Amino acid sequence: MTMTMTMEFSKLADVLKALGDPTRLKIVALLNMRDCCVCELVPIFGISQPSISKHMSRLKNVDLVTEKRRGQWVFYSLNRQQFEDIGYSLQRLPDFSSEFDELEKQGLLVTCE
Amino acid sequence: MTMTMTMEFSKLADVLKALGDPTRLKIVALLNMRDCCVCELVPIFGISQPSISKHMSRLKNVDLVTEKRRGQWVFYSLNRQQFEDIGYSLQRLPDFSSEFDELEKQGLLVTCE
DNA sequence: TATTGAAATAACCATATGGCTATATTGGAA
DNA sequence: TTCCAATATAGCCATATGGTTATTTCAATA
Repeated sequence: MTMTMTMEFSKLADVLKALGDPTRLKIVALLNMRDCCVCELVPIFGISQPSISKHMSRLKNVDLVTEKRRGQWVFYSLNRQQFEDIGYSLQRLPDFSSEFDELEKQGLLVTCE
Repeated sequence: MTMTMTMEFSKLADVLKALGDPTRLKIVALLNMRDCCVCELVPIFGISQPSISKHMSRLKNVDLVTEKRRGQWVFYSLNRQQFEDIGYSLQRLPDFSSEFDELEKQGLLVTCE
């Protein structure tokens, strides 16, 4: 029915809109390399912890990431199936490695365990 | 350099954000079937002509569509290369055909030439 | 239990977005 | 040229968004 199709387009639009932010896109690129927790992301992006939390919540709400608590940390992982489902190829993400190296030089790449 | 990577992520985010709207996503699904002009889209979506124009302008600005004037009409086509470049598969778009049929029954599928 | 540290939530603010109406602009036909 | 139809642009408004600081929640530890 028409309503059903509308729902599908509108759901897909929500997922794509969640991807349509440079910070969240870089978070996705990072998670494509390894799982991360919020406290690792804060120094990398230089924005506040609540901002990062909101971004993660947004990604989680459209099933692009999953979370797993380990002690006091919450680790986020990509839900690669959802990327498949929406037809988006993670392989076409801009290369994050040079930016990654730069962050490492500045000592901003902290690991939490 | 870091700046260059930032630009790339930010550009990709702009394209995904342009896709992240249900109306524009359905326009893309329509254009995936055949080229359309603005006056065909207005009755289909039931929003004003300037709204449709703004959506098309948004899609054009991120190179997702191209326009070609034919007489007083402006026809829009998908730029399939751009979809490839951003890693988005048009084949995963929700099926528009049942919605398409519904519109046809209601006499909303006008062609302009 | 009390404290500490990580993450989430609340409340706020400036800007972006998607709709609208009114007004250009553009091209074809009288 | 004059008029009309199709688009685009301008300007307005309500809501969404992405940041902030302050506060709460939750788990580990002293």
